[in-house]
This record gives sequence, structure tokens and C-alpha cells, in this order.
Amino acid sequence: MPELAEVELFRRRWNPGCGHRVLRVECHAGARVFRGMKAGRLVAALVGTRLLDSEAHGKQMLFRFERATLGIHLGMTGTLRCEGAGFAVGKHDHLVLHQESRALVFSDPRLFGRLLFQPGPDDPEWWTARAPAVLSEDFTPGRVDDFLHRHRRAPIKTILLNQECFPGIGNWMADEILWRARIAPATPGGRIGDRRVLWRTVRTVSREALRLIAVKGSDPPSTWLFPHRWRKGGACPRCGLDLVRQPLGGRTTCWCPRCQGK
DNA sequence: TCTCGTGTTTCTTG
DNA sequence: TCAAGAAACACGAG
Repeated sequence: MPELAEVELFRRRWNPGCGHRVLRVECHAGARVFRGMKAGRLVAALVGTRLLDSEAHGKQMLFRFERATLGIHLGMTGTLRCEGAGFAVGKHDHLVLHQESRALVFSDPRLFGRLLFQPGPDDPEWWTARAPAVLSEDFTPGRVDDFLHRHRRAPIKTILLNQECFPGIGNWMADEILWRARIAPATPGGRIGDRRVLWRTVRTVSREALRLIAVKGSDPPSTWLFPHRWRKGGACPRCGLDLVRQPLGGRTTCWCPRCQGK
């Protein structure tokens, strides 16, 4: 599930733990989500420290503790949730931070998610070196223009999935953006006509998705492509024509042949 | 039993 | 050297 808006929704689920100390940590130290780090060091650093605050950026999250920083990428099936005190860890709960009145839980059945960790109070390099957020002032039409030129032969759908330029955009958001901007997903990046429309649509869809999903906790309405794209036989909410589903860049792409050209 | 999947990394090819 | 595409990762849902 996790794209930009869902990541923000999950980040907020750990908010009740802010300002409170971690008393005990349980983890599946051998789980793939810990690849590249020693889970024991993470546990040792987190026990006894207070969770200060958190941030989301694209599909990544950063949780700041007094003496360490925890990064979380949810992959395809990762989730965060807050459980009550005395929570019993389940099969897919790979990291559980027990506080006095609650447990902060990271779960991931498919293990595509990833945990990152750095001791000390400073933000790590993998956080400070991230690409500008699509809703920030630094995400300019010129930046999109340059990126499309660099990848001028790749389909625009796969370009939108590239986190170097579009952090937080995933499969359904890319389809939504292209449907709204009336661009066929297979169009090469170098042949996108009005790139400012694409730039503006990326921001509009991101802003609206954040408001609906992360703030209001609801799904996008039926006027979006979103609720129609999942099942075969879905119809375009704008013109009523049957939607097409085809793989592109290794992902299922859903689009309207009439609204989005050939 | 078989296919699919809201992601990223690594390998291969051009 | 760089860009693009395919494969691999792992497991539950339909």
C-alpha cells in the first residue's frame, strides 16, 4: 500500500509514542528488513531513550530518539501501528518498541521493507541527501524538464516511479497523475508536450492524496481513477470507456485509451 | 494450485 | 559510462 500519502498516515500512527521512553524492544533480528545492520545495536541504542519526533519524506520515514535515529521504508506491505501495553508480538511484527502505556509496532509480511539506524543525535546522510519533496519549492518545472530529458527514451510511467525525481510517487499515484494530465503511459519522456501540466498534476494529486488519505483517513472519491483501477472491467470515471490494464516497467498500469490518447 | 502485487536493488543488455 | 529492462526478493490473497 505505502505511497506518499499512506506513508504519512502510517507515520502518524506512532505519534502517541512521542515524548515517551522506550522500555523494551522486541525484534526478529534475522528478518530481511534488518539487512545491512546489526539489530542488536539498534535494540541497545533504543532501550531507555525517548521518542522525540518523526518526519516522512516520499516513501521514507525518520523517527528521532534522544540517542539514535530510526529510518523506516515500508516496501510493499509494511505497516506501522500502535497497540496497547502488554501487546503480544505476532509472526510478522519484526520490530516492537514497548513503552509504558503502548507498543509501537512495525509489521511486514513480504519483508520488502527496510529499517535503517544511526546512533547519535544527528540526522543521517541517507536522510539529508534525499531528493526535494514534490510539494516543496525546490521541486521546480525545470527540475522535471531536466529529468525527462535525461530519461527521454523511457516511458513516462516508469519515469514517474523514479524516486530520484518523484519521491513518494508509486504505482497508483503515477496512473492517477497520467490519467488527469491526459498522457498515455507509454509516451517516452522526451515526447511529453506540456511538461508544466505534468509538473502541476504531480503536485495536485500529491496534495489531494495527502489531505484525503493522511489527514481525513478516507479513500479518494469515485471521481478519481483510483477506485476504478483495481478490478478488470473498470470504466473511466471521466468518459465511461473500459479502462486498459497492461504491464509497463514491470508494474500493472491502468489507463483510459480515449482520455489519454492512443 | 496458480497468479498477482500500491517497491527497491542488482544484473544484463544495448 | 549511462540508460532501460528484467529478474529477484517473499508471502498472503483471491
